[in-house]
Amino acid sequence: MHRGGPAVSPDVTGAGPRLHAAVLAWFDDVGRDLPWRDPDCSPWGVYLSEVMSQQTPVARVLPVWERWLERWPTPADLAADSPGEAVRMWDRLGYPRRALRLWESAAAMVERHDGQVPRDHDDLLALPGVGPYTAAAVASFAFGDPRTVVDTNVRRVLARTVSGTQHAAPALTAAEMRLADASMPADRDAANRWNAASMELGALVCTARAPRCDDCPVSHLCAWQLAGRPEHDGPPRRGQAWHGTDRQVRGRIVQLLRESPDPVPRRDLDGTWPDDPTKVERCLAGLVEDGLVEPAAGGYVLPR
DNA sequence: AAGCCGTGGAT
DNA sequence: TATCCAAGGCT
Repeated sequence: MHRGGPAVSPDVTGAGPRLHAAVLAWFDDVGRDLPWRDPDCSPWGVYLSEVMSQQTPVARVLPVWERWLERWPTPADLAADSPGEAVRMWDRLGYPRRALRLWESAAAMVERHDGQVPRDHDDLLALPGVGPYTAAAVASFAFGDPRTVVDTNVRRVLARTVSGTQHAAPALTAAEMRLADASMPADRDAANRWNAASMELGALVCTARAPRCDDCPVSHLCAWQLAGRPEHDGPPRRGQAWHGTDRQVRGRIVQLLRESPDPVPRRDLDGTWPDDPTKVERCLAGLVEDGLVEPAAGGYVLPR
């Protein structure tokens, strides 16, 4: 947490301890008993939960996580199966390339880390599909190494409580990273709990759309609250288009292959976007390029 | 370093 | 119905 750079804000030093105490107490009280928070959960279980939760709500992750751990209790079990089965078991969590990278990372654990989830932060970061968030989260939650975990929840909680703005910046900035580092409790155990607790506060109370400030344990010291909860001021935040995009068509193609035990004939894929066969062709080529789909006798399949 | 990459619930 | 948004990562 002491990474150099200028002091972030006088408020952090002043409100920090009170912020920590209130959020940690709240977390002990109402934090969810998610199975990967069980002290007996394996690092592999924590690792799976973090990758599955990238851009996917916890409620949808839970049943898939249970099935994965039952079928593949260790990285070696997954690596011994086919990547296509990983994509199939991924079901509808979205962004199926994450399943592919999970399989690749399991293979890397077998090759380089004796079949274990690596404890070292840099080793974690080197795994496919693992970026700054996931590496820090696994280090902290699976191994008690208090790296600064910065996800969309933490960013929003700090933007409001400390910076006094409704939303965090569109993309993670260096200033935000410094703020998150400076906001970490000094005590190792408290830091690890803070990582989970600040995420949980953002997920349950300090939400993006309709924050439940009446139920917030730190509303009394929240800079945004004290400023009268000013509306976002700046360029409009842009959502991503969906209808008619390659993403939509790619999703339909992969869904068909997931649900079929046999190769899916090329002509059946045209139904995923009847208006424009060239779009289907382009998306299919992209999926093959990405390793999510393979040509086979009689059509296309998930990678074997 | 913006834009791409799925899916479905909530409002 | 349309829009927002969810424990990001990669190029």
